[in-house]
Amino acid sequence: MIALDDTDRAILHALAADATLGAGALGRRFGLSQPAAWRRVKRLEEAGVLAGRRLVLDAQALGFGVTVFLGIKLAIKGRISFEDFERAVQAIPEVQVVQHVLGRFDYRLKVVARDIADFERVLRRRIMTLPGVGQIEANVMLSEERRPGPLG
Amino acid sequence: MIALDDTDRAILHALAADATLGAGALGRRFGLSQPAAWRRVKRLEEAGVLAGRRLVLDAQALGFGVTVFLGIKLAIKGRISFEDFERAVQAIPEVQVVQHVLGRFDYRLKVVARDIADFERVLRRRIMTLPGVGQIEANVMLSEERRPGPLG
DNA sequence: CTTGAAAAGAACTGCCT
DNA sequence: AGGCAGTTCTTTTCAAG
Repeated sequence: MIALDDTDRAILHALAADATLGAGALGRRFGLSQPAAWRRVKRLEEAGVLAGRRLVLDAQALGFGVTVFLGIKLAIKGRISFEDFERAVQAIPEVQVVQHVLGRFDYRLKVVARDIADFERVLRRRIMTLPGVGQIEANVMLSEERRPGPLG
Repeated sequence: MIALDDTDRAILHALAADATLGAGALGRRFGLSQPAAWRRVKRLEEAGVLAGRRLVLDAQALGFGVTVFLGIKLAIKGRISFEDFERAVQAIPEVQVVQHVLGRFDYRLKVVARDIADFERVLRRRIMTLPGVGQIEANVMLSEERRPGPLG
């Protein structure tokens, strides 16, 4: 865990909005020289706070208009069940996120499909046939908004 | 909606793993010249498929060790209820993602907190006081894995 | 689609305050 | 910590085949 000052937070905030900003642009924005801004970004990367940069793909533009969140409860629990489930779920390309959780469910999956008919196919042929699956609950996503989150 | 060939998919796949790759590196990897790879990336951006690049922040390294998913059902429904809820939830910095969903819940929230005690504070003072909140269900995240997802 | 070239900018280094 | 100067690499945009 690293100590962040206001400038670090400002840099993270700016990068959270646009990860393509370089050290020069950041420096100009916050009154630092290019090397100074660069050193701060590098320090944040090395501290592990800035863990990387990920693509934002528009599923809609790719033809995947349906996003569904699934809560899954395993029928049988135990180390083997979790490992079997996790291995099998990785083979389903429509599953974008696998979250191991504690609570009423054991796993939460974010699944994309071309349309509802396509989602039904994925659900019946891929999800419901996963090893150890017990109860399944679905929430269809209407819209999503991301926020920067607390920064230290 | 745009037509993607195998090379486009390969580029998106490589960028999904590491969004910092430039046109030069992509070209070398897939047997294209640097300008050819650059034009493809630009085309994907202009088509809206490649919607941007986002930071990956390590909440753990920032001191936020607890991530909880909340399913929230509103007690009262209607246009005003949704607008009120969405406006109020935006003011909570610990809420990183707000998903409007269809199903047993109306909203799903991804919430980060420093620890369980901090989460209890957020839940009781911020979440449970949101306008119109009915039923709340929580799942504590143990681990998360992201996968590239289907690319066309 | 390619190559080549040129301009601009970004990344990185070393030294100094 | 920050700045300045300088080198090197990449990106971006040409022109031409």
